[in-house]
Amino acid sequence: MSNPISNRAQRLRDAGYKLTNARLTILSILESHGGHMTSAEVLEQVEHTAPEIGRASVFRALDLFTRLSLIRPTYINDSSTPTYVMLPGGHHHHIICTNCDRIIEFDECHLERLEHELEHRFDVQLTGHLLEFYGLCTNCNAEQPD
Amino acid sequence: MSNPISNRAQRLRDAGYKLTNARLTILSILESHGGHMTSAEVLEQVEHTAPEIGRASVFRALDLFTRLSLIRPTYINDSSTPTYVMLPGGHHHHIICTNCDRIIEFDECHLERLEHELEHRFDVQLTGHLLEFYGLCTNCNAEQPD
DNA sequence: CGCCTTATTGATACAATGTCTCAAATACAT
DNA sequence: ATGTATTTGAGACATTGTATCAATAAGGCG
Repeated sequence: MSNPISNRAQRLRDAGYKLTNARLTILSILESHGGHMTSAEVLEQVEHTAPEIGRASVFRALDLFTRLSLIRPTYINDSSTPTYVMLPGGHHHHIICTNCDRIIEFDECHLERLEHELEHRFDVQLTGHLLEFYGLCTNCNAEQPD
Repeated sequence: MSNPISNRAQRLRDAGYKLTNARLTILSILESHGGHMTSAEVLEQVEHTAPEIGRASVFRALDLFTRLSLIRPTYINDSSTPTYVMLPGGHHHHIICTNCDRIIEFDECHLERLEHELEHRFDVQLTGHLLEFYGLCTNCNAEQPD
């Protein structure tokens, strides 16, 4: 038995990185939180659940996970810190209200064909994508009738 | 005659914001640069061409332009400062190499149908979108044969 | 055209966020 | 078990973004 290695941890190992306590803990925090998390929130969680892990390691892990397309930083309400989204299955899609910063997530994107086309056209190997729409949500739209 | 007001400046005015020197200068810097610019690069340009404009006003303008979907911050190589991309026609699409941070821009996204569908489904009014693919570019792909 | 109101600005001090360095620790291949 | 290269944690530091507030300027209106 002994803790089975998560899918994402396996991807870390496959890419040649060691499965250290710091990395696994941070990955686990991200996974258990599920959705959007700012770096400040990750830091805070780490502080609570594993204070022995240093500040630098948190940023290093977030950068690493980003390079591996496990997560992706995006800018939401606050321009001083990114919000990290999980990329399960390599992708993530949401709508951001540019007035109140509400997030609406949705699933389908129908981008498989475009993805393959791009891989051929530019000779690249794609591992994920993020699609963001911007606009006004129902409430904010109503408030600004003109 | 007297400087014609740019399309984007008009959008500022239409949204009820004043066309101040600071805003027009920063907008012009973004437009003349065309592509991707980090906040540090914008600050540097401002320092050169209009040092009377304060640091705070630069960040304020970038936030405002973002709210109006004129530009959009995204994290490319460095998670500590966003890179702002122009959203001409309300959208922007690129591929980011997660190894060397090279950017490949492309135009078509075929997302009009999805955009309309989302507007109906969630009762929102969308003004723009950003589509990012992540992966390895030709060079980096070759370097990591396995 | 010049006043008036209000949004906006610039300066500066401050807060928050991310990075660097390096010796110590640890994963993991053998 | 041992060896080795990767990774870590601490904390000083650098960079990036924000708050405050009196001074300024945009633009509507008479």
